Amino acid sequence: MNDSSDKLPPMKPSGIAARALAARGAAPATTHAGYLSGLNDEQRDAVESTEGPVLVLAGAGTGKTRVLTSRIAHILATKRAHPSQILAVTFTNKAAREMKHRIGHMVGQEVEGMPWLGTFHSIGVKMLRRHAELVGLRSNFTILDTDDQIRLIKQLLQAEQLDDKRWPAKMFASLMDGWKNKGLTPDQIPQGDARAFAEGRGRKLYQAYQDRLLTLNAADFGDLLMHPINILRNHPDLLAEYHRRFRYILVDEYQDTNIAQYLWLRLLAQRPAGQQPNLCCVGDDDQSIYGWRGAEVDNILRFEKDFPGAKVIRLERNYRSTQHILGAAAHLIAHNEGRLGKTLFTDLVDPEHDKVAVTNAWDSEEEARAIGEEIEQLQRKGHALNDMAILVRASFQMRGFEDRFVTLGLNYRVIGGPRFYERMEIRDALAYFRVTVQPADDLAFERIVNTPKRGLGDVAIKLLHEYARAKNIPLLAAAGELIEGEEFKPRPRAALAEIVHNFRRWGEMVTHMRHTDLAETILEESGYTAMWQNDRSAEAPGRLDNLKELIRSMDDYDSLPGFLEHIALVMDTEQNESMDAVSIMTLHSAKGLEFETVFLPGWEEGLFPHQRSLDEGGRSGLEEERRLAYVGLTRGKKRVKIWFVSNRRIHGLWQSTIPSRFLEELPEAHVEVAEASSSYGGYGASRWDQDAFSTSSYQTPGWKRAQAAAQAGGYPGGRDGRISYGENGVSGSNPRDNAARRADKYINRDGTTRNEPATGFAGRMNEPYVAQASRGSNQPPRKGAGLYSSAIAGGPREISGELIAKSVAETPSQFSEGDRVFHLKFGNGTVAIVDGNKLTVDFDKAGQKRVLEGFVQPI
DNA sequence: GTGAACTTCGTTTTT
DNA sequence: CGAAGTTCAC
Repeated sequence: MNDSSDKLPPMKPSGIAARALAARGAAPATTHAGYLSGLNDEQRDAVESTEGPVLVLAGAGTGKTRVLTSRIAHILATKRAHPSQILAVTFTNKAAREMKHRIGHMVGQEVEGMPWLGTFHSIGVKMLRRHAELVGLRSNFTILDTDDQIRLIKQLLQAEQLDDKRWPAKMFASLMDGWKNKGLTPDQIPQGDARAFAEGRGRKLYQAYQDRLLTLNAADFGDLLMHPINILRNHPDLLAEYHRRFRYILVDEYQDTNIAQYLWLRLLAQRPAGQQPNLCCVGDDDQSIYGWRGAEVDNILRFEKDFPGAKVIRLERNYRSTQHILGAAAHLIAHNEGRLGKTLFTDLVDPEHDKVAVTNAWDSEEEARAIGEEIEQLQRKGHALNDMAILVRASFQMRGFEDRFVTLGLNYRVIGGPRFYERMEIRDALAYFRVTVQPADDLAFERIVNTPKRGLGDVAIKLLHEYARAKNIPLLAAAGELIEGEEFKPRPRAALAEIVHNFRRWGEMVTHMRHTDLAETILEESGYTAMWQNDRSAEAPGRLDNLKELIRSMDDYDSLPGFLEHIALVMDTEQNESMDAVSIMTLHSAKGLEFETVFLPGWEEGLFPHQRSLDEGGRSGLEEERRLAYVGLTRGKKRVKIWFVSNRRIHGLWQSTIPSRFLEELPEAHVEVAEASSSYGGYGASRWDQDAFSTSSYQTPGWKRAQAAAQAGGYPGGRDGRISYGENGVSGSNPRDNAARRADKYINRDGTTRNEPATGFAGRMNEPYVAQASRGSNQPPRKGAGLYSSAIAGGPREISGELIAKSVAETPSQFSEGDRVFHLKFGNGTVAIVDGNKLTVDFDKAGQKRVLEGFVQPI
């Protein structure tokens, strides 16, 4: 358990990136040619196969980034190309930064000279600024953020007199996003899509939106790729120029590319017949988790067809995880179809290594307590908190952990969440700067005309709009003219006049004042700083800090316009990684990271796999969820601890839950089903514990709320968290005796077998797959109330060697068809179908429902 | 035009 | 249950 390699590295790493770097076994690369040493055969092959199309299938932890950076270093060192002749694209700024940094290390200096290493978007902007006039923009166009975008759409919808309840702006935004992800201009969208929104006005609105962007001299994120695609398509001379320029093209995370990105790449990688591009795409189809935002796994699956004769290199030697972790992950992901197929292996085999642990907790609070306890135990053994992470499926899960860690005084850090630039105060401040630099930036102007409150509401804005539209001038200019007239009442007119004059003054200062000072002046004189100073809310001080931080960060740029240009794309800021803290984040944001110990809570049906993925994505939705699970598992280096709870509060109501099907897909050989720490009282008592049953008020009338709240407050495990659950928690019965008893297997349409009826999961909208009976309680069922007291449900397995089969005794249900039963919420009914511990009951009044048998009594 | 009551709805997120 | 957005009375 406590193997020596667990000890802290001699040098204290400063951050996640640094740790990741060190951990990937990056050779010191002190000499300039050192980039080749320490590579395994496949990695070396990937680095040296510089000519022609190459697809590198890099499994988790196989040194993907290392290959990419070494390859670039190799191209440079062998003088195959100048830095400016290499196009290297990533998805995130972080990845781009890390690559720059590491190449710099290898080559011996910072690679300032790689102008075309960056994100799809930053490279798109670069191209677009060069040729902006070809699509009707000026090269100083603004990049809209999502807020601006929504506001603009709202205006358009209003102009169309559309009911914004029925046709929300956000819906149209995501629709348009989808089109742009596919590289479709308004005239190219399919007929069906065009009709989909607002009774056939989709296309027209899209066109109107694009027109409006042009007049605003603005582009949204989708345009940053759309426009370049159209430019390259329509201007062969330019395309040829880029073909000559980019002698080598590299793409990171190819499995995440969407259609637009694919089209863009394909244009750039196009070569005359008989020639092949020097294109290297690196990715892992098993880690494709962004299908929901337009990523096409198909791009990577199709690579060999797109580029006949492509060389495919598999990186399967894993340098990160123990054999148990890899074994579990491999077995799980094998349940997906349509993979390119890789099997990770490692030499890290040690009988001392922990198996992947699966543990059950009664409810989410106990889950947080138990994980907190485990973290403290590890900490006492000398493990750094920085080496531990909790990876959740959905961000609402984070809260429980945060609450728990606060009471424990355990340092934690939430990764993800609203990013710095997305915060309201930052966007407001930026809007002030934008208008200062570009008085025609209507969207920015609108954002802050009445922030802080100046008494300029809808009426005033509307007037401004009408005037501006009539004269075809920007809003600020319209304001400038209107304050001379009598259109406004005195008070709004004065307010408007002040803004107009302020912006004029600030605009003049841009040239002779230091930009950081000017920024401070603007926020000061506009009353924006004062607004937060007078705000008594808890967040206000933090917001002021953020504003300070914003101004401080402007120091890194040499002018206000320069700063704004950058901030639109590179808007993330570093987290303070100096303190030792447990990381809490979603599985999505964990991709690419690694930790000694990884906790994976919440493996329950409905949450993980998420019900919505199942409902909306069907089989492929499930497979993407499975890939997420795979990503989660493969983040762990030494220890992976999976948890699932029997009861979870969803939308404020306690619901009993069923273990994730992914648990059943784990191999027995690498996984152990752990008992929850004894201090939590072990597993539940008999399901028929009368007291427990009657106290778990599944249906609490409104008048009982206060009472319930009081009970909840006294619910064991408050501050201390070490209290056992008391009388209900003790029982002589073996926890597993209460396992779900599923006898029958069900055959899916695809021929695989499952232990659940397929209908339980598919086709049910907006309703997590939980026992009906358990819904409607605002109090957690007490432990021992006996739902899913077992560690894991299971039955005979089809795939051999999978988890649990042996650990659960098969007990037939005590009910059979035709039995009369009573249910607290639904009343009396007749059992129609018995499915293990799940019953389908025809209730006399409530109709047919599926319930867990623990919730009904025989009558 | 603004704050307070009321309704709605509930993944994942980068740029 | 709680956040976010919306409506409604001053």
